[in-house]
Amino acid sequence: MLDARFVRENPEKVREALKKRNMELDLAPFARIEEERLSIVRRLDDLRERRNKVNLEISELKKRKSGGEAAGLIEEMKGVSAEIKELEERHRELDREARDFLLALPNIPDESVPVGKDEAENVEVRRWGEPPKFDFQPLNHWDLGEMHGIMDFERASKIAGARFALMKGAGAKLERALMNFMLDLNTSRGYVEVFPPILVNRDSMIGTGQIPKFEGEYFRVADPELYLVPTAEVPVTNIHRQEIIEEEKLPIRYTAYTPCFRREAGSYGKDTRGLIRQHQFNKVEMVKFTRPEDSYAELEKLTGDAEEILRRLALPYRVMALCTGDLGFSSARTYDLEVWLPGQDRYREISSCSNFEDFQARRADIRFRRTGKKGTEFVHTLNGSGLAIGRTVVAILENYQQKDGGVVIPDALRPYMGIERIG
RNA sequence: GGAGAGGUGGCCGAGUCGGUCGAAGGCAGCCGCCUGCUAAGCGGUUGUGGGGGUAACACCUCACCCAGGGUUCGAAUCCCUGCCUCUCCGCCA
Repeated sequence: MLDARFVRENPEKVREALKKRNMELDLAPFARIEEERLSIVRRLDDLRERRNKVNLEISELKKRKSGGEAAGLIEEMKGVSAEIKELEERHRELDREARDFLLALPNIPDESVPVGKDEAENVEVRRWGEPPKFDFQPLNHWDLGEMHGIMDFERASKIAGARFALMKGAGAKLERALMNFMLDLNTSRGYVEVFPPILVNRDSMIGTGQIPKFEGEYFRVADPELYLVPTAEVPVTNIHRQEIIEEEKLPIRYTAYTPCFRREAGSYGKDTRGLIRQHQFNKVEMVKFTRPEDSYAELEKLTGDAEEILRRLALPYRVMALCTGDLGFSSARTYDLEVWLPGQDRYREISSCSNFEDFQARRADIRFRRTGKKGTEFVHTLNGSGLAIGRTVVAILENYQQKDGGVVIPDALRPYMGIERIG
C-alpha cells in the first residue's frame, strides 16, 4: 500500500509509475475522497474539542449541584453530539473508500527497474553454467518420471483432479531431500527456520498484497474463512504484523518450507503436463525484514543466496531483472532466477526474489524504532524462493538424465538421497 | 462440542455509584543530582496514529484501555456482537 499522504501530494509520480506498469488509473476520485475526508476530520476535531470542554463544565456544575445550568448545556450538547455522530458515519465511509482505493494500487517500481511492456523486455543480468549437451534426444521430466515410476499423474487426478501430482519412491524422496538440503543450507547462513501455519486469515493475505486485488487466485476455506497459502511469504511476513521492532534486531531473516496452493485461474492452456504448474507444490522460501537503507543490498544478497542453491546442485541458470511491465503487484524490484530445462529447451523461472520496500510493511503495519530516536518507521520486507522444489525436481531429472533414461543424483543431494542414481 | 474466567501503556497491575483517566502504583528505560566505584537514594522524563503548525524543533488539537456496533450531554467503566487467551470436562492426530 502506498502512503495516502504521498498519493495525495504526488499524483503525478503515482500516475507515472502506474503507466510503467501498463496501468491507467484516474486518481481524481481518490483526491475527491481525501478532500472531503480531511475536511470532515477537521470539523470533527473542532466539534469534539468543544464537546470535551463542555462536558467538563457539566461535570463541574453537577458536582456543585447546579443542575439547572447544566440542563441547558446538556440540551446544547445533544445537538453537537448528533452532528458528531453523523460526521463520524460519513468519515467511516470515506475512510473505507480511501483505503480500498489504496489497497488496489500496486507498488511504485524502483528507479533501477528497466522500463518495459512485458516479460519479453526483462533484462538478463548474468548467466551461470552451461546447458548440458546430449548425444541423444533428452526426455521431458514427465516421461522420465513415469518411466521410473516416481510420478503418477493419472492417479493424482483421480484423487484430487488436474494439476496435482502423486510422487512415489525416489520421486517422493527427492522432494523431501531437496526440502532438507535447502533448509540446511539456508539455516547455515543465518536464516532462522520457521514452520508457519499453512491456512491464514484474510488480514494476512491483505498484509502481503495478495488480496483484495487477486482474490480469485487462491484457495479459500469457507468456514471459518481462511486461505491456503500461495507461498510461505504470506505467513512468514505476517509474523511481525502490527509490531514495532527494535532497530538492533534488524535485519531479521527467516526461511520456511511450506506447501503452496494456487488456483492457476487463467492459465488453462499453459503447462498442462508435468510438474511445472501445479495447484499444490512445495517451496522453501526466504524472508527478510530490513532497515530502508539496507534493503537493496539485502536484495542482492538474497538473490545470491538463491543462486547458491542452484550452483550447489550444478544446475545452469540465468538471472533476469524484471521490467516494470512484468513486476509483481507488491514488488518494487524483482530478480527472477531461471533454470535451464533440456526437456523444454529453454530457461524457466525457479525463483523470484523481490524487494517490496515499505509496501507490505505499510499494509501489515510492521515498523521499527531507531535506537535513541523517537517515533517509528516502516521496515522494508523482501522475499525470495530458495527454491521452488517441484521445479527443482524437474530441473534435476532433465539435466541429469542419461542415455538409458537413468538420472544421476547431484553430489550435493546424495547425503540426503542415499542413492547415486535413479533407474 | 459442554462449563467457567479473562482481555488496560515495554512488562506487572489499579480503575470506586459512568464525568476532571492517556489512564494510579510498581518494574524496566532515559536524563540530571548525589555518594571513591557499584548498589541504594532524590528530582524529572519515557506510547502510537491522524489533523494543524514550524526552516526544523516547540506547540495546539483529535483519536486509541482486544475489535466493531449501541446507550448517554459524557464510557476503560453499562449493553450487544465478534475475535483471542486461560482453566475444567468430553473428543481427537
